[in-house]
Amino acid sequence: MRNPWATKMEQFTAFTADERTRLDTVLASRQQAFQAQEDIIADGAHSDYCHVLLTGLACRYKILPDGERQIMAFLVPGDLCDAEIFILKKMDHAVGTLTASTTAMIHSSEMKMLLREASPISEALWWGTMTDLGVLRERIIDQGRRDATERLAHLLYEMLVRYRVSGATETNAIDFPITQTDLADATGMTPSHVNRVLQRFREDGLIELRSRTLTIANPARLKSLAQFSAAYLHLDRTEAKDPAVFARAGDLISVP
Amino acid sequence: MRNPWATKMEQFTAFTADERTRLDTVLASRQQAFQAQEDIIADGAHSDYCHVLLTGLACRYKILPDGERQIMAFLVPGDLCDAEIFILKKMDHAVGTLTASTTAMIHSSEMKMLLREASPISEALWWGTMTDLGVLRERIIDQGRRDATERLAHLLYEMLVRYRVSGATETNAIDFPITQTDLADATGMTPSHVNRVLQRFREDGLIELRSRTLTIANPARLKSLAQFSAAYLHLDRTEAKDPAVFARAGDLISVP
DNA sequence: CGTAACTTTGAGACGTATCAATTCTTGTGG
DNA sequence: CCACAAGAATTGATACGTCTCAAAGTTACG
Repeated sequence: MRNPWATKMEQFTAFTADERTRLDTVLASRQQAFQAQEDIIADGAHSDYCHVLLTGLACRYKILPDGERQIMAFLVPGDLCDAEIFILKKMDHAVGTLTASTTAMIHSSEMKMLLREASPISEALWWGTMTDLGVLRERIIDQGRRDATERLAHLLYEMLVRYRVSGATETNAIDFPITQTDLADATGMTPSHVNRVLQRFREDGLIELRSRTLTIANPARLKSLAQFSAAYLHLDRTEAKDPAVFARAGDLISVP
Repeated sequence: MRNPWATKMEQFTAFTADERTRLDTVLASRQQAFQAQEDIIADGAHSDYCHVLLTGLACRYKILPDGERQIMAFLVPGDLCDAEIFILKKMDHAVGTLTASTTAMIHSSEMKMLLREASPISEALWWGTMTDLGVLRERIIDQGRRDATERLAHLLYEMLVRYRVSGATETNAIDFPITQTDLADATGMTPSHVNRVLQRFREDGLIELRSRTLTIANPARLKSLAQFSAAYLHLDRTEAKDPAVFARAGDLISVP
């Protein structure tokens, strides 16, 4: 079985064969399939299981009192959907799919065991949580101090990096089922304005985007336009140029 | 010794006398004093110690390439400044003081021990981390889907709640050394505009703000203006109306 | 008691929202 | 395999929130 969760964590640390087996076992025990636009876990819900996204694309979001939706993060295979549920009484936001997806379910008790061991696995779980914090902080910077163009550029570039890291692509093209309305809800923009900015990107030869495929035609210029620096992703082994890992995303995150 | 860290975590769980003693010991072993406008830990730095803010006021921030500053969070006594440092190679942002402050230093090895125990302390540490994630997500909602007025109202109200929870005040007045420039850097606004919005708040009788003291004159209206809901703070014991704890902040966070 | 930091005020410019209408895609059932 | 429906992308004209930049007040503090 492909194990994107282990693959993701291996950005941070190397696992022994035993540890990989352990992670494979944990993921295999119980899985769940979702259609597009379905909640993996609803706002305010509780569950005894954490979900790891195995395939598909999901997002964290919240519906505000006035009906508007704010997307706080996109989730790609290997991401933990609701790590907090093992410790908190209920979710303070929802996680929903954008496309048909599958998840692996991990029981809270199993999760607590993994976290309490003095092992690379528990360290990798902490790393994942700390990285999530970094990603959220970067999004705050996006929305506080970058204009619409920079925000969108940053989001597109980050998605490419994360797809590369997760092994979902080896080129500069990614499957991109995210609609312009989704992008608007994630960046705090209007769908119309998202559209106009994307068109400018196309005119300027930065990207191609059609039929659910996004191609970053000029990664270097998009990166500098976005003021992108990969530090907040804490891809330690990639930065250290671990051969197996660096090959996947090194060209995108190199420090200028 | 006053232990705001333990006080904060007791929002989530009750500690035995032994556990309180343990936390007191951890905090007492090594402390550090800072002046106003000084970095507790710099962007890109590494340290073998985590810092817990004991007194004063600090913020997480990042300086962008163009020199602008984005404040991502304010830290009050009891908050962990740099939990990530025990696992990550370096900080992806800085933590600096706004006023003269003191911190307690916790060695990485001690931190790892606390986290690995099957104890209320390790659960409370996870709770703190998960709550930080929630606060950051709320800030993303602020900046993505709320206008300047709502953003500022939300920030002021949240500060009042956090001061109450930490035991720093029992009224609707708090010490508020945060300048309008700081508020601008935190909310993604211009200092001029912060000023104009604050004046409106004063005219409308929502707040009083002078000589470093903020008084929320009309908490109920400010709360509804901000669309504030305390769910993201996960104050479990407060919601459960634990008498000792609920008394401190219950009136501010009650569900409408 | 002077000076630096902070707050306040003003007028004009600009980015982005609004809202409505149109065109293009995509998936689906006949 | 085509036609249609539903969703998604595109376009346009106007309105509004917030920024910009500059200058004048005010406050705090050594």
